[in-house]
Amino acid sequence: MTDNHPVAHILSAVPYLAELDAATLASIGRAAVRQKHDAGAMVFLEGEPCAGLCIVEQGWLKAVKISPAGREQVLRVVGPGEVCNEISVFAGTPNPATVMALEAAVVWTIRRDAILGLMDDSPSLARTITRNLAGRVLNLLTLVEDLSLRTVEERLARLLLQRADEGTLHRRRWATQTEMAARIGTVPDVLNRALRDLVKEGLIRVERHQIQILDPQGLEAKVLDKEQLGGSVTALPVNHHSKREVIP
Amino acid sequence: MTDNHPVAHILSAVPYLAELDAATLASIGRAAVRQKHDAGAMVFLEGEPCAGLCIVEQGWLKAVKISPAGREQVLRVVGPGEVCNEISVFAGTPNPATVMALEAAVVWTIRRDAILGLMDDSPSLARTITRNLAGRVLNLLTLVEDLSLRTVEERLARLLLQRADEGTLHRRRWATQTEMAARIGTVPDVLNRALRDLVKEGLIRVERHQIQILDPQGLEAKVLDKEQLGGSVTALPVNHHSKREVIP
DNA sequence: GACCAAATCCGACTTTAGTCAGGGAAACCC
DNA sequence: GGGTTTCCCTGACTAAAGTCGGATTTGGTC
Repeated sequence: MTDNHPVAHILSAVPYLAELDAATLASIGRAAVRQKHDAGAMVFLEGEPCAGLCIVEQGWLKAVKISPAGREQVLRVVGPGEVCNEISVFAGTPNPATVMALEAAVVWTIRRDAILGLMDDSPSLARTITRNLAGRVLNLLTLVEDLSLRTVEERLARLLLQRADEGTLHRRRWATQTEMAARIGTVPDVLNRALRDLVKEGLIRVERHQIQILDPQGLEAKVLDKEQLGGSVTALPVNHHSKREVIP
Repeated sequence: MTDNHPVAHILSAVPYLAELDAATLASIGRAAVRQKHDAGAMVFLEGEPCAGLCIVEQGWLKAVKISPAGREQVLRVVGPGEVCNEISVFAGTPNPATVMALEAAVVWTIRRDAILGLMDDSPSLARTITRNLAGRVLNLLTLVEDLSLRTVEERLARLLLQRADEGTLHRRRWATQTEMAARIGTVPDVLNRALRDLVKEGLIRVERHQIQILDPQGLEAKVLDKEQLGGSVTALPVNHHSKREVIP
């Protein structure tokens, strides 16, 4: 009976938990709570105590930081089968960011201690978790790189190339220009300008529910290209001196 | 004999490995290589294959992203007893960033498979690792927030408050204005201007090897304060509708 | 002490990003 | 189907960040 537990069926489709056997999944199911959220609803609020690990069954969420002035930076977008709120679970801190539903969504929340306990018993789960966390760091590293070292136009070009599927980027209902702007760290007006510029150059075509990439090479060129021609790496005093010695 | 292995003694002082017993530490020691690096030397290069987990015995390192134009963004600064290069180890990817020695440094490198193997056997090590990774994410989240939502002056004020010890921030030899600028995501000239402005307002005093904070409240005010007076959170359609149901 | 390289400092200028005010077009809801 | 809301679009303006040339100081070396 535990085997075809209705929750277990859903959880088994989550890559994050793929390593676990049916019995364990069922036990997770017993530690889980199901919740529905309407579009725009707050799922977690920054600063509130950790509610547990969150698994998305249906719909899409976004994790954001919000400035006092009301501007927001999207940190990530989370879809079906993905896991969210890991940080407060594993760091043992309050929620580090606010999570909202981009559309009507169904999520499962698993108590923190249940996950930590399972991790102790399952090395493979532990590996999955560390791999997932390291992946989160990788994403944030490129976000930092983008925000710090690239212009809005470059970030936009990268976003388009990265998320396009065979030359077209399909936009979900909630993927408005406002959302895209918050994604690459700017405001709607500026994003719109950047889009128009790319259209004017003939690199893309913007339609109602999708964006066509007409000239992938042209877009890529926007991203790379900016290097100094001289190739003189930088003004750094690069000493490559390093001595290796076996332990004494 | 394994107990007072010279490496084990050093490793036991690393919080990251504190959970492990002496025998395990000695076995790590056998999987480790010691290296010295001069100031300015490259320790890891972005894009190169993972060299293993890195533990700093002496000196300071920095992890940076470098733009094609040569501008750099500091991701973190790593000191004695701290661990570095975790991401490539646990994500199984090439180095995601370049790591350089800020001053002459001594580091130990532990083979990737050795760490992963240990993690399988030690739940407490696994927890330490996940906690550490989650901490890395937290740091990056605030960096993203800073870069995206705050001005240079606000970031500087935060850096000063955060790193000051009883009203004074002691600067190491390598903590030049160029380094501080790369830390908060700007260029030396702009940082210098921001510093001068704070001095002009009487909030800080810049001396040779330290920075005095004269008016902590004034600095804090720089950081918060920027909210709209109205208090009307944002223009978001905040529906708090969410239904909770126990599993069927 | 004299020199050299690096770090700091400074003002003027350019570029980029953000803001504002408004008009028009879909999509959505009775 | 009519009205309303939300997007989308657009140009002109403002503010912030970055760039440049060069003066000045400092630390370290011989």
